[in-house]
Amino acid sequence: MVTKKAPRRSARERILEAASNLFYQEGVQNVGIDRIIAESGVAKMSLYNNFKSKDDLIAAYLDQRGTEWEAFLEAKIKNAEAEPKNKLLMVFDVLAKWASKPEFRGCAFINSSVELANPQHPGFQIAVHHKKVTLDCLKSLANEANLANSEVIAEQLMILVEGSIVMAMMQGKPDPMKQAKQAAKTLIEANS
Amino acid sequence: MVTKKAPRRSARERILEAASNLFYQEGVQNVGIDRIIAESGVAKMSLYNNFKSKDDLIAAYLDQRGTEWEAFLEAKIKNAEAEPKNKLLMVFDVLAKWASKPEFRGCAFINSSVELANPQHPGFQIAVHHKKVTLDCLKSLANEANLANSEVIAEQLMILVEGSIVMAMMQGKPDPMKQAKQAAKTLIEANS
DNA sequence: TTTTATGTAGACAGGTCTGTTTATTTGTCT
DNA sequence: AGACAAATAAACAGACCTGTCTACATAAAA
Repeated sequence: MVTKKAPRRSARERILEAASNLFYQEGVQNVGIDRIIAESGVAKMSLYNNFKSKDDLIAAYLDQRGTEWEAFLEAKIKNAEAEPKNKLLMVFDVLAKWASKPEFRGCAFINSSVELANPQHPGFQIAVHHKKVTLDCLKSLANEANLANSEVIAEQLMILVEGSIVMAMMQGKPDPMKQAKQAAKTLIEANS
Repeated sequence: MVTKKAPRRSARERILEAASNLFYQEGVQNVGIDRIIAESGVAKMSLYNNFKSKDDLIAAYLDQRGTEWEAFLEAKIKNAEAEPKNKLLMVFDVLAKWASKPEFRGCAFINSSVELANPQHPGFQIAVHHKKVTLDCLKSLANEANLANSEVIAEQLMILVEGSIVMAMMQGKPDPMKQAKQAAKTLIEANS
């Protein structure tokens, strides 16, 4: 029997996966390099050969999260078979499902921005970038739905998104997403 | 001339003031004990005589912030001379003014909860408590305004509050408060 | 087989952090 | 003046953190 050895994933991949879980779960400041190399089963030098510093790894972590999130958004919402208005509301269902998971700890971009504290930090800027992409997604959906003031509505919905994520994080419950969805419905109705 | 020596504020007060500024501005994890004692001009032992640990100081910082914020809310909104509905909208004017200040860095309670990461941490629980008090304030205002579903509306407005604070923090601009106020107006109208 | 790139293991330097200890000083009340 | 409480200064322990260094192992490509 020819057991093809499962091609061991590269050190970089394993580091990013471990970093992603640990950074999200406990915060970028609360997780040290040593934890990451232990979790990924990689030598410290492999980390520093792939990333020039911890800050660099943080930036890579956030960029990867952003890319994944945007692909998810594209597949789950933009390409969904639903009326444009309902696509906007589906966003809050997605959030509710996410916030129900035990590992939910809020938004990686918000959390990292808070922890880094410095808007000049590459990680902070990457976080801001992915927020902008998400907002643009809402804008295009609002436009597709032929809402009056589609840009303004999209920004209002974005506020509901951010607010419900933060509240769910602090309460440890997904309830705010329900309220946010209801509010979104009202805002959309008022502009139809 | 009898120059009455200005009664030097107690070590505790000076520590709390320095901690409050530094913790808010740079984050509770990014500021060390040494920074605080240097800024407050106090001996390290004075800090540890007044607070049993850094975590204890963080909790005291958050509790003080909460008390101040609630007094401010009481004075500026609850006791304002305005129609109940307008009081609810005034909240967003207050936020806009706050977010315009150069030292604005988001909400101390949200930020600290993110940094502490652990819901069991006393600071986290104090932060959650003060969020609840703020929400209760919105509920009483919504009730005073005779809104249908006043509780639900208050929760929706709270989401707008949290969302706009977070977005303003990340963008470094107070614009989201304007959008949030507009959304609040729509939500209130729809339930009048 | 030789070369080249990649990964491993572990020690280590240098810095920072929280919290403690000790000895001294200041100020207030009686 | 004397006593007691509060604050100061500075050194120190012990842990932890990032990043570097060196020497060795593995594996695929030339």
